[in-house]
Amino acid sequence: MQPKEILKEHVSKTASLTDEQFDYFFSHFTYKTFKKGQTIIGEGDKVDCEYFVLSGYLKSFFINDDMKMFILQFAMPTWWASDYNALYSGERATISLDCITDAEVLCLTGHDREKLCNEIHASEHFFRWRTNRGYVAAQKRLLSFMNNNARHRYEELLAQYPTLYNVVPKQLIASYLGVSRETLSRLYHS
Amino acid sequence: MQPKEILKEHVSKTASLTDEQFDYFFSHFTYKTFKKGQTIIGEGDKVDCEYFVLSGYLKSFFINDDMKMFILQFAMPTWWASDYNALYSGERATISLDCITDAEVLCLTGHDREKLCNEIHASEHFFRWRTNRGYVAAQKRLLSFMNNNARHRYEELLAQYPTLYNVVPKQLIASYLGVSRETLSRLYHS
DNA sequence: TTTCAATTGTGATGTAGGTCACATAGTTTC
DNA sequence: GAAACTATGTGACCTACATCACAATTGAAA
Repeated sequence: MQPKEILKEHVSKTASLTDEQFDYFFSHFTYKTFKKGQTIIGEGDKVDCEYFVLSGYLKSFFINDDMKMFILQFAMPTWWASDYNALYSGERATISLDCITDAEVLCLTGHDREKLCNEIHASEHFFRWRTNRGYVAAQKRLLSFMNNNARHRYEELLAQYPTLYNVVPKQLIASYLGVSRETLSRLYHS
Repeated sequence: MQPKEILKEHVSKTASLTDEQFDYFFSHFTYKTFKKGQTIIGEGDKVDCEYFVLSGYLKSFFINDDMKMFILQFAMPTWWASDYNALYSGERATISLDCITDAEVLCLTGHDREKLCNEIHASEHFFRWRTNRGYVAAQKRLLSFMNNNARHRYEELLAQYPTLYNVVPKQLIASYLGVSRETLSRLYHS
């Protein structure tokens, strides 16, 4: 399937744009490819895009003072990723984004997103709903952190994204769950 | 200050509505008052409103199988609160909402929010930005959970919302931080 | 195929924070 | 103002998970 069709199918699930509107909408996106391990957003970068994943897996993550990594999100096809705090506030990136596998993405600048939201009411509707789902998901994950232990969170993650298990190194899954890789290893070997 | 002015000042920070548009916008809100301890949304309820706080403090929270409470959010004046998952999906409430102090709120039904978003582009813009900020805040809190210990999170919370310390029982602060009240007590007595 | 690096497994030990039990304040209620 | 709650403090002990050290395995490179 072509990038344009993938995005169109995705957007049309929450917003009704006419064909001409969608053509215009799509014209603001830039196609890019990245290799496994490549950095898309590095700490301290100026952030001016968000990324729609066409193929491959990305991760967005934070590195603390002890060089420990925490994964905020695995981004898979039809997911969006960026350092949204930096993108909206204009601050430098504290969240990094890189490629777990080779990946194809569509880039949209923050400027163009706002322009599209102004010009096409339906596109603002789309972005409102997208963020909405993200907000609800973040709240759920927060609750899961407070409520559940590591094993529970691990099972939850695999139930929700079975494909991750094969694609993503266990270390990264541990970083997502907020436990050490040793603990994760012990979890599923007992 | 009047409810209408409070909301107008709040909305105008992110969206430009004409006076007539705002009058129309405001006409969809219902003013309500609640007493300290009163439940606004209870577990299992049908959720059809979100609430804009004019005065007082609310808390949104989740109770797990062991009857342990986890606080998702303290809502203070000019904040919004609801069980957004339930409100958007139509499912029954899993998140409850009640009053820490006497409170005045403005209620907006989910139906009216969507109606307003359709009819007034600027109001969709407002709700997109509001949710945006919520999303970024939820992500930050998630990172803080993974990265910081209880003491650090406690200091972070007090630095951000100094007024909470006087208004909110320590038990609730513990529930927000995701620690036991005993642990919280030990934190600031040493 | 050999080599070197990255990933994963596993034991020993440390620690933050949980749980239980009970004491001590404060606050409503009658 | 006594009684009855509700919110807090504090000790003793427990548990999930972290950390460190090193072994084993897998994978990529040459």
